[in-house]
Amino acid sequence: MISIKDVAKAAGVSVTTVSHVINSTRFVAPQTRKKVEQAVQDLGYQPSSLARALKVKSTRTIGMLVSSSTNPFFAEVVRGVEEGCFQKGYSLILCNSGDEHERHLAYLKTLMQKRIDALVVMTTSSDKIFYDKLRSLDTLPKVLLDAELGLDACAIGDDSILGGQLATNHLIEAGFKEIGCLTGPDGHPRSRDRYRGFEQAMEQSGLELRADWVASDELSAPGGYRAMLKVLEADDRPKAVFACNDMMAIGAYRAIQERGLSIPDDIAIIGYDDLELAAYLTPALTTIHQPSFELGLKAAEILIDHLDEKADMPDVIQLEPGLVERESVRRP
Amino acid sequence: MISIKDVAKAAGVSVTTVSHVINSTRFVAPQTRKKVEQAVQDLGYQPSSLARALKVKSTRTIGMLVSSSTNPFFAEVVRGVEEGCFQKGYSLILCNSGDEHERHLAYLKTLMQKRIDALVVMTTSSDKIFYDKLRSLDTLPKVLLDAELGLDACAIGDDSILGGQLATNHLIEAGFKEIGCLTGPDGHPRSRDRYRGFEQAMEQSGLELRADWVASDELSAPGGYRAMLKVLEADDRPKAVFACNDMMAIGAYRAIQERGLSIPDDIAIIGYDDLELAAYLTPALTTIHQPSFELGLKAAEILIDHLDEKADMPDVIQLEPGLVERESVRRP
DNA sequence: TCCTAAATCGCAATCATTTGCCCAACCACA
DNA sequence: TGTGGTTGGGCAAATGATTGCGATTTAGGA
Repeated sequence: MISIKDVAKAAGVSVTTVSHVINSTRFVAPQTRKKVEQAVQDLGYQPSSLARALKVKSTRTIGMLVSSSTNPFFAEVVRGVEEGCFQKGYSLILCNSGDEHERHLAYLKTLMQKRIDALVVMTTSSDKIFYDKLRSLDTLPKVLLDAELGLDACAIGDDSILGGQLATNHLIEAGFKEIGCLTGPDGHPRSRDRYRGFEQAMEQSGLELRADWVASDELSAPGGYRAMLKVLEADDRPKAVFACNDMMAIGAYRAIQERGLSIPDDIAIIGYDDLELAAYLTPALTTIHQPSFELGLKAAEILIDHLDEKADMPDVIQLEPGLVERESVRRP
Repeated sequence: MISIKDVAKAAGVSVTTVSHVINSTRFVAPQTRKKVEQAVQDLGYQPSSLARALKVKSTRTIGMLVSSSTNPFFAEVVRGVEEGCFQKGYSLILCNSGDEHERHLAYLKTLMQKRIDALVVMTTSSDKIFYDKLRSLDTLPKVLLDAELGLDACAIGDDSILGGQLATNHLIEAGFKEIGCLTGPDGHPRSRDRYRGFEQAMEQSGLELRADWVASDELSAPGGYRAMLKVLEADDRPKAVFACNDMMAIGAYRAIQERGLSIPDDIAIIGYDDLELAAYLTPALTTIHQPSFELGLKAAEILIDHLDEKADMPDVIQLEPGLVERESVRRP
């Protein structure tokens, strides 16, 4: 690999000067500048971010810890983060933890060794040790996405309680009274909030909340399939169900249609996330929109503004969830 | 940030010794080792990968250039690459190019400056300048996924021609004679191969290939939707269609069902990729399985074996596509 | 008592940059 | 001929590791 010294030699100047023309960090006479630029061209020189980072103590890379980037919602968030990074000249190191304890810790360690400038975390787990470790990294700017609040880090997410209410109220306003819910695993803060919103909305309308009409499972298509099957076992079945995310809704579609039932005539269903996919299902999925891409983008921007402009980081940013009506719920 | 010097001082030894106990690269007396380990513990020392990389000329990170990690198929491949990296202690820098020329080049530059050890590329574009640049990086180990062969780099992918034949023959064996095809954009090598497979299979069976029954668009749900709409405009419509990937198939589902037609009774449909999702559609999608995760995993393994064990890289690896029958095609 | 080898560890150069400080040359002015 | 300011650019330390040579100590043998 050719270094700044080679360029200096080729241009007949000192490395100092080369450094200064590359970073335009002080005046250099036009002729010398030309010579240097020429040499850079000729040699195909690429400055080493490593050496630079060592000196300036900033790698211009941020790390991202995700449960599983394979979930379409997460994938869109990751894209947002990456977009934000790109725009500001940062790079993104992606880490899929699969929500495994060991991996969380292992990744955190290598990210620290790689001297990332900031961290964004989007995991569904609430692993105590991991969060303690996270907290102990007090100098590292970080934002938590889609996670528990209350850590001393910036948290960005939509108002899931509100979102849950929105979804449920939409069902209620459409005239449904017998409503079920498909929630995520117990530990997951988001789906818990959505479920709370569901409970509150039901209560406010004085509707009965039947335990055998709510089931919890993974926030995935298989999970939604299993959960829906469970509530379909009830003697009488609900006329509408709120799935805590779109992937679960897709699984639920399958379970319902497999039974020969029709959506929305036999069972209406509303999802959460508004994946791109949602509009292409049959029937098109009515759901709560979450600005996934913007969420990731925002996270990156906050972090980088903090790093580059010393802007201070907000404690928590709540995005507003919004209903998007399509075909999977209709006035009965 | 605390450095090796601090540890050395705290332990009362030289940095040399600290380095040696950390990397276990030469014998150190048990007592001294203890002291050092204690100091490392007490100070919470994390060696700087930067400084290390500068010296040993290896960052243990690989770069990945993707068109769009938001496409579920790509997302699964990315996960595979990331998994392979993790297992061998490498990190992954993820770059979404969106297939934009500028971004390709910009990313390539920063990846080089970050001194990645290897590169994996999975873009659908066939941008000449970009590929030239790629070729000029002759010392950088790289693998091309889902891409054109013929560059002097390792290429991994399934045998898409065979896959296309498989899909088409399945339709033919099921008794269909009037078959359409939804292909990707012209430049895309994979979907072109799949289409070739389609053509060959049709020809071998002496079936007519109707131009108004094939449409090309983006390899996404919206793309599939539009393409399907286009072939539905024909006076008589095909009885079966082969979609060049599952996302297109999903879009096609929508278009067909919107028309009030039934799958597979009015139109049978077969996809390509075998996304996790495919099994949860209604009807469940018959498709060609592509080992996405394994593909990414393989890419990482080849690269890392080459780096760590000096294993040499194969020119091309063809994975075998396989039919997976579900419900979207049935004997008419 | 010496000598030699084994056992343990340290010195200092090196990797590719950045940057505070200083220096040389030149010009203008008194 | 000094003096002083301006311009343009170089020296060398510092960043945090690794590693080729040695150096020092200790034990065992002659």
